[in-house]
Amino acid sequence: MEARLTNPPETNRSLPIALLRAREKVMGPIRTMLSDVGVTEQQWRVLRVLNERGTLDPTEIAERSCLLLPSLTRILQTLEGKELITRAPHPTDRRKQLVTITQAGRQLIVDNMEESRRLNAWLKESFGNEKLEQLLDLLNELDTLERT
Amino acid sequence: MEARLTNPPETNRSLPIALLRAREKVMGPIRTMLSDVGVTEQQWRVLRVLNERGTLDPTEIAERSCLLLPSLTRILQTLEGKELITRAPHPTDRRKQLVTITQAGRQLIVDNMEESRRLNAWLKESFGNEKLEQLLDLLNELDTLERT
DNA sequence: CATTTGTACTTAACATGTTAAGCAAATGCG
DNA sequence: CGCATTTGCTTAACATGTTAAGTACAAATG
Repeated sequence: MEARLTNPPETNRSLPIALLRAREKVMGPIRTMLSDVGVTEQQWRVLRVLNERGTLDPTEIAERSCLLLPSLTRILQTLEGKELITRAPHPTDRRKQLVTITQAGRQLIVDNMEESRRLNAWLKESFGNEKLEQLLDLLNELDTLERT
Repeated sequence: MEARLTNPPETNRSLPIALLRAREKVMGPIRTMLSDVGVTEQQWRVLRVLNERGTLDPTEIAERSCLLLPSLTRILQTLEGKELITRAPHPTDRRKQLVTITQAGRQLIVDNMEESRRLNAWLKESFGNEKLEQLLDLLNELDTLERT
């Protein structure tokens, strides 16, 4: 079993690729839903964060939506162009901005949240709620690892 | 780190984002390693598939390396330019190609496989081999789901 | 054999991922 | 205060993700 010193491990036991495939499985339907209303998966994440947390600065949006700042800069420009968010200067720190979701942005979330919940329900039913929770626990624990 | 404690549980319980974070955790060190030799994570995946399976056509490479064909087209052009692969016309079907890894490509894999194994060993040690296998099983099972 | 349909890429266009560099404002310090 | 450093965001450059359209060839059909 350990005679693989000259050959790399098979890709189906490769964690990076397994994570990629699982993510594609989960995100595929969501992307389809969102493309119908003209927003990407990342734009949707930003809008949801703003809807849940209220006005935020870009750095905090990036952290909460799991995006890097250069990507977020472009996304905020796009969302502003679509009038789904507004940007205002920070009152005391002129380096910062304050980003707020617009009414149209909130409406977009309302219009798609039901379908989003339906997809989540499908996942729970197909995969099993217990396994789903177990998977989330493992993923979250993995995320806490620190390389020594 | 206290920042984690301030995060709402909902982000930790979102499967797409949890998959994203876990993937970043695992891929970060690998990307660092690969950038030192001038190949990307995706190029590395293609080379490994070719090294494992031998000569393949682009469609099968795409399936096995989890890449879409348009991405793969560009990647193969890049890898050919770096002389890490060669492309030959299919003997009977002139629509197809046959892609083969070069000696330089194999050498690149050899040069990095030890470090790759070291990272995998770190993962097994930090996370636990049993949990790792359990996680892989769950991810692979998730990937088999079909939407009804 | 001619036409239609399908296959195997390829190209295009736009969005994001990723790293590095840039810039203005804020902060730390002598 | 004056200046180096840090912070917050932006831009740039290159690679990939994603969808749609295009092209050449093959296979199926009549």
